[in-house]
Amino acid sequence: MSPTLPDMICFALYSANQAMQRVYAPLLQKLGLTYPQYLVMLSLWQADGQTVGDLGRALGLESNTVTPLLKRMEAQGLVARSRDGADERQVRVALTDHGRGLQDQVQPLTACIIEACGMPPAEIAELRDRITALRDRLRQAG
Amino acid sequence: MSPTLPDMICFALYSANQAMQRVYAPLLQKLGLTYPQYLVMLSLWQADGQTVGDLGRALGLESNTVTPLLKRMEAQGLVARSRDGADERQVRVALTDHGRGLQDQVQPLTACIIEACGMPPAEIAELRDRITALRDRLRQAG
DNA sequence: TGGTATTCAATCGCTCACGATTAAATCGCA
DNA sequence: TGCGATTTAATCGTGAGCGATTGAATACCA
Repeated sequence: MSPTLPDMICFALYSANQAMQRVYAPLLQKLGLTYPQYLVMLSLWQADGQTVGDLGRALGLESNTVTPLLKRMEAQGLVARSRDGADERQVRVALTDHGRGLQDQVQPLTACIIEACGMPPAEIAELRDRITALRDRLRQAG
Repeated sequence: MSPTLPDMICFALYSANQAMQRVYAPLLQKLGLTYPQYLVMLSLWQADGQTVGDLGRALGLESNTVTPLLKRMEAQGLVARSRDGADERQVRVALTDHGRGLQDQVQPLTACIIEACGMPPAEIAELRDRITALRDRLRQAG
């Protein structure tokens, strides 16, 4: 007997991530962002001018995913990409005024998500920490 | 200030799911399965002959994702698809002998994953339940 | 200094996910 | 009985994610 789908933590993560993205998607769409684009923006609002590699490390993605993602974001006027002067191998990603301006508009999102989670913020934070700890163990195993 | 990427439970889910799939992928590849295909197989091993709609509900996916997925699985000889005689709208998905036979080969996987999680099974189960509860609340909110 | 190794981003091909739409079968009800 | 509403898969186009590879810039070192 193989285990049941609902019994598996891999499916719990798969379907919870799915559900989370489905809550975010319609809210982000109003700002013209997809979910992965939102994650990139979060990272850039934190530290503007990161390289493609920096962003990849922050998101856990390789250039084969990040580069096309950033190209679409550049086409939408969210970021600008340019080779680093000191090291021409690296590409720096800078927020445009529009991209920077979106930060104010995502402010109300946080409350929506907390509401959707249906549990007190402290409990969310505790669950987040345990999920993060699991992730780090899985990364180490890989 | 927008919150930091590591502070957000959405990113915890995103990156933990990513890490889990990355542990599974090389193991499943030896069996000729992708991760979503593995989830389909788990569901079919549990109940053979489900319809496309049944599988979609089990996985939380629509036919626009499930149909091509099943077509690829059919091309690989894992399943057979056929219209239901009593209701021609529905398509029933049956395991082939090969597909059924794979169940034995995934047996050792469970131990690998528990190992990779780096925590006792009881703790995994508890975390799984909390993630599942979060997912169900998010689904209700959407 | 010259030549090799490494780093970094990009490209290609494939799978998956999803919004929107379509076509066919079935249902329900006047 | 027949016709409109609903259900069910399938299709299409786009964005992500990833294994494998490539090409250019830099680092390293004999």
